[in-house]
Amino acid sequence: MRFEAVTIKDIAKATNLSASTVSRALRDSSEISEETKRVVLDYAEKLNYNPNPIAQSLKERRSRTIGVVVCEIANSFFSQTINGIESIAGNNGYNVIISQSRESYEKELLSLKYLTSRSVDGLIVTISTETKDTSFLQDLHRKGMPIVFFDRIVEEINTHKVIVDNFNGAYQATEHLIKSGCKKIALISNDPSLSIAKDRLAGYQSALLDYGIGFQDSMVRYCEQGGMNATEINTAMDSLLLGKNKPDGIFTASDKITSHVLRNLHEKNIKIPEEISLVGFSNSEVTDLFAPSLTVVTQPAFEMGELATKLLLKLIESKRPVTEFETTTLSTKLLVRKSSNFKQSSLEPNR
Amino acid sequence: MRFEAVTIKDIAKATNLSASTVSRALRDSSEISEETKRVVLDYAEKLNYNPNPIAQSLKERRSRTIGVVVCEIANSFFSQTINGIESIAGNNGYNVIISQSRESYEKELLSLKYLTSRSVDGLIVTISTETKDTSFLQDLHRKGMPIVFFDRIVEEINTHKVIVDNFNGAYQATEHLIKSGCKKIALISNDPSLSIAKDRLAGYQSALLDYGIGFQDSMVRYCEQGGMNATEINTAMDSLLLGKNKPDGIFTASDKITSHVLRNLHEKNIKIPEEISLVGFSNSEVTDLFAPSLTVVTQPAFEMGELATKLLLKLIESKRPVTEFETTTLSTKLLVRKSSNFKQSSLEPNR
DNA sequence: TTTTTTTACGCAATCGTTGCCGGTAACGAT
DNA sequence: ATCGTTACCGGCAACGATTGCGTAAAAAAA
Repeated sequence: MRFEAVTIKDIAKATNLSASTVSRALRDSSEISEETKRVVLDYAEKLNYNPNPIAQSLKERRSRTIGVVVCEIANSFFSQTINGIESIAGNNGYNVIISQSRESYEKELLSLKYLTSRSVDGLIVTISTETKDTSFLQDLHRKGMPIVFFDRIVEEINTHKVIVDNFNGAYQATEHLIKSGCKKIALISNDPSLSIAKDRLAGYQSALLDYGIGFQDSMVRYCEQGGMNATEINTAMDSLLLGKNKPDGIFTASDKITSHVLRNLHEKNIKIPEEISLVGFSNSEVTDLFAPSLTVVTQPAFEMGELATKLLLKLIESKRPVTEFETTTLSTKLLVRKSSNFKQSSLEPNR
Repeated sequence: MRFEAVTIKDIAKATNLSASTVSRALRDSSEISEETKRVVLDYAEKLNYNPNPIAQSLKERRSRTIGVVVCEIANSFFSQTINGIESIAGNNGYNVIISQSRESYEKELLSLKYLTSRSVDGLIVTISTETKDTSFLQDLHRKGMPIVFFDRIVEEINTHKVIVDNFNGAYQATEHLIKSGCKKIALISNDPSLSIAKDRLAGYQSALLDYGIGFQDSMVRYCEQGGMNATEINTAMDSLLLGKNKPDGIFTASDKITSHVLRNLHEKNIKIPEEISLVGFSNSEVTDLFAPSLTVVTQPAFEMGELATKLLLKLIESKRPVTEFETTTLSTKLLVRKSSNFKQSSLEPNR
């Protein structure tokens, strides 16, 4: 069964006008008499006429649609970002198509191909943890497809980017653990090829150094699949806890990793923060309800989505090729709760 | 800057053929010689040709797009459903546009108008808690727009529906509380106009009756905004706990409500389950990490999304108007954890 | 060789909308 | 009476892909 809509031709026939006149009347052109406009508008109203956006898209060679590629909708950070994207897009008459990579390079590529074949006017992308080869994105960019990256950006591609200050977020989290009395702080992070993983690692290292704690490679674990499966994280935890250098603090660098690590600690009956303190990146809205309530680094996800969309719309609607691009860096926020054993500390960085 | 794609005409010009021949060659028509097909396909491959779906949509009068209206993406239940929807839709070459009502009738109406004006081929809808007037949906349905409801269905509209057995889910939750020793069990639910709220209330009542506990209206609170703001729930909790009949068990009927209630109990320093047991509907994947770990009723959200999409595609692709509709009811699952004080119980229903 | 059939392709229309050009009245100016 | 303006509106073409119909050329049948 097909849903039949009213077209300009229907109105033209009914009002004994030509299609072009009806079109102009509907668009309130000055070439049409008030009289005719009224007739057309009344009739359009009565028949509940809506212009066919598909025909408009074909004519105008644009779809008023932007494509979004994220790793997973069911992740608070991304769903909050999408909310931000949709809010700006909606206000500007743009449509949003969301696609998920589920941290798979292959699915990401499929998503991108799908979206571009659907004639999106632009893309908002955060790459998967598996993605090493960005040549497809580079091709798209070279051919003039407007792209804005957020969160996991592609450094090689020169376009607008929206990120948070991952270095400082990680620095603050690590510093917080140190000030909470931790001496042996582990990092569990995403694949180090990701921009965010690099920055967070750097922040972690920097804090350790500033406070005179040496950085040890053995205290770091990378999750190549970004914590999509628990096994990967459990393995990391096992090797970390069974080592001779059992950590007294863990900094987890993503939403998924954070909750998996907490679950792992529960299973091992390890007391938090007495035995091990835990601080992690997370945008989940219920981390305050966790046992124990989690100290987290949160990102302004909604704002990131808004900003990315504004930048993308600027690219799309620009008359001439844009050559000046900006990277916007927002701030993270450290929410101190009970998973870290924080007391007033006199520790200061010795730099 | 516009992204220029290769069209059939480009191929036609380059191969010295007509557009129709190229089109037929690409679609592997038998009217075209193998020789010509090879030339065309090779060239299309080289230029990375993709048919313009907008032009196709205009011609075929279908957009291969389905619209989804949910209350909120950032809700685990809905994001899981969306995953199910996208998986089936993607496999069938369909596009998904997601829209959020944020539990507002007005936004829901806007979403629906937007989606239909974007020429979606069909809709998957769960209505907002505010929605009392479904005439717009009824109009759409009457005009032949394929619609499938899930979760919060519209009873008046005769079409495919996918729900869970809300009655039994609520019954089991309540029964579980009773068997955990609770005598005064409160219900905090969505607006009673919602189908799911009605069914869950009925299940709750039925369990109380079966176990010889009288149903009292004073033990029930409805959240008109579906828990979108904490205030509403905090008010409900205050009035519930300050009453003379302070509950020893609470059954919460939605994801959002469940976590807000837990937060409220934390703030009041009420021990769970010692003072009050808590069981709630929730599809969050981290309720096992809560303090205490939550006993929850979960729904097969992913499967619901898959099923709803399969049904919708059947409607869309049916040649003749469909008049036989089905309502599929899946089962909920009760996950017993520590927020309810469950021990082996000898209680049996006296019916 | 002539006629019929088959093969292989082009033309033109279509989907709904809109930009461009052109045309026709009406009216004031010359 | 003629010309130029202005106000209004219609026709055509195009966006890209598809398809019914027509037809030239080649192949097969007579």
